[in-house]
Amino acid sequence: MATKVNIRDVAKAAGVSVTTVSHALSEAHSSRVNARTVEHVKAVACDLGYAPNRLASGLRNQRSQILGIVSDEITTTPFAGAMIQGAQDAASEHGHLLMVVNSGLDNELERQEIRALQQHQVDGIIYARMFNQLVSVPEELQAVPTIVLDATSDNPRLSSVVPDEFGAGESAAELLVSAGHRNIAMINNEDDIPAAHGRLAGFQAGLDRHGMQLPESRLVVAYPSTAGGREAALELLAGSERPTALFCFNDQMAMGAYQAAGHLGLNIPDDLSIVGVDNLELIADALWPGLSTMALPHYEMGRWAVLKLLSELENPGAPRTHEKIPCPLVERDSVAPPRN
Amino acid sequence: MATKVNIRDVAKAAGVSVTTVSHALSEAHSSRVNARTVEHVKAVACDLGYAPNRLASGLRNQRSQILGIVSDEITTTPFAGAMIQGAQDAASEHGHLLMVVNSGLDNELERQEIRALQQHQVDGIIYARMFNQLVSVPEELQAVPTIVLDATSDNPRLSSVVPDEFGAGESAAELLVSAGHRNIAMINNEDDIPAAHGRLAGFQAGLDRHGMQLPESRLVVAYPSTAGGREAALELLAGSERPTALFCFNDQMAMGAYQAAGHLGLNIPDDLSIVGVDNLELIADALWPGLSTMALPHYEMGRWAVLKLLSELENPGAPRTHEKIPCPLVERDSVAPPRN
DNA sequence: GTTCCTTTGCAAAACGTTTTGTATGTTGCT
DNA sequence: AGCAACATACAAAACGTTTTGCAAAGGAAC
Repeated sequence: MATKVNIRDVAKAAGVSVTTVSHALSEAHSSRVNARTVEHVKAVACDLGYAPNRLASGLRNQRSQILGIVSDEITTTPFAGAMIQGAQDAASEHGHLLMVVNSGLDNELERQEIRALQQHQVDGIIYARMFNQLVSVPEELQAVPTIVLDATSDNPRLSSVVPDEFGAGESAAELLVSAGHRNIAMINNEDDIPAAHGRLAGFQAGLDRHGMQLPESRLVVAYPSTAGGREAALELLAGSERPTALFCFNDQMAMGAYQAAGHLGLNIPDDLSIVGVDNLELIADALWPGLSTMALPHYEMGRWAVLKLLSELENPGAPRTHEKIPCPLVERDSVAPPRN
Repeated sequence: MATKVNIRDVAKAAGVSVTTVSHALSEAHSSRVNARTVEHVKAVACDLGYAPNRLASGLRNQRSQILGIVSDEITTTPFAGAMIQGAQDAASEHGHLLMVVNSGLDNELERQEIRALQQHQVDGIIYARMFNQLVSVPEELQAVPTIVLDATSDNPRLSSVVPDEFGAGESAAELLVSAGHRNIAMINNEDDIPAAHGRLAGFQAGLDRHGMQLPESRLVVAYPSTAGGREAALELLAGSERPTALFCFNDQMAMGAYQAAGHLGLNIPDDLSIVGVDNLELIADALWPGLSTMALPHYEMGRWAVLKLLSELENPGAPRTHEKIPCPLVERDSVAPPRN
């Protein structure tokens, strides 16, 4: 029981050569051996509990069946789990395993980890970030097929996948307008990042389609935390012509808006409707009432990245693509028609 | 540039045999070769950008330098990140890589993933759960050194690590009592799990040490969500003799207690002090005022699991141990002396 | 009865390491 | 000078696969 059974043991037990065993189990080459023999070999292999050593086959085939995923700050954000799960599911469906490595913000460490992955002969690497940004990937990645996940590379020869930030903003506008709101404000992230620009542009476009616009006085930017959202909301809600609906850059800021509303004695959603982005279950579900929010498609992006990587491995000439994945609305109870 | 350089190339370029190269680079065996030669070989290897193929050395050494970690529900909880990070940091410090696999609740899939890990010849496996529980590990794990993480195995021959639930309860009691509270209540998880029992017992012990106790009327159990905490808190705070401090099973329930307090017009911390467990940054930091809470040591548990696994690999006879890691208090602003 | 396929199976080489055992010189000692 | 002891380097085997090329056996066609 203790010692592992290898292909030679199977061959001996089945009374054939290792070649035959290999062919019999190989699916692709099983035509080279008699159907009866195939059955027999399979039975014996199963009996013995044979499992091929993928180190050996990887060595022989120059194909480890391992994908690396390098990410930053897996700890501080709850998004990592979904991305990894999506990647892992896709990998597993195609007989691959995932090696995860996260190096925080230490660049030198990151390169070291990447080299470690390469030593293990990973077939490809997914370079993941925890929020949509422009990155320049470490040069060691030039030696390996690479996909950029939740970021865009300055090197256009790397395929990448990001959330459709613009679409998220658009849908949020659509939701609020169609609920009847005419007096709408937005609390945006003060950072100069694609998510901030994209969501704002989409939101404006969505309003514009209904002949509305976002006056400057209705747009406040802040640090993207609960406290930031709270302060911004207090500012917006203090004015005389109080907005009846708020689109917040993310769920944490939306939570801050809830706090501001509570502080001012405003009822959500009757006095104030709120929409967030992220669909952080921990927050959106916990708020009272539940927060309607645009879900960031981390799971799907993880899947997409692996699928794309595998397809580029299969066919190295495949064109590189840059995908935007839609952010579906998750409706809870924070949006209602304006009081009137 | 495209093609990989192997040990043979280095040997050729350095004008020595592969044996010599191997020994020269091996640290342990470098005494078998002239110091000058070692330098020369190293220089040539570096020049050529040589990186050893760990598939090959794993095959030869019967040691892949890969650890597997199988977990459940990495998606739905934000704890996974910290555990994986801890495990990965420790692994990386010792020249190992981590293969992550998560199978949700699908048992059959889980076994399949474990077999996949075994085919890749992982040196050991960490069987992780997302909350402290009693598990019986899949039988395929008997073939591989295994550590149980954030759970206890029914098989005592498997080392395991869990949070010190009892200590967390105790510290919470200590904190509230020493702030001057005498009228304290607890909202516990209704589930029959070690965390619920441990935290309650520890809390009682902590009160007991100061000659206090937790009357039955001051203990409410509920579903461990924000809504559950909210309902429970409303119930506790409705009574005439209102408690001045609340110990909540976790941060989500604590958030519910905040909502209840807000609803009743109670000020935190002046009218009501609250302590949680988990230190979910996303919640504890976002609440207003910040929530003081006992941190669950996921990062440390992940580290411990890998370190222990490596030590058992090094020395297979090492005694199995069952570790409890302390839950440090993270102070924010939700605890104050009782009014008056 | 010879030739020529086809089917079925096997031996051997290769993937890139590590390690054991051995060969060659070199030094030190008597 | 002779011999042991040592320092240094190498050849070869092994880890467990996969695949190429070849051999043997069995039929079919002439």
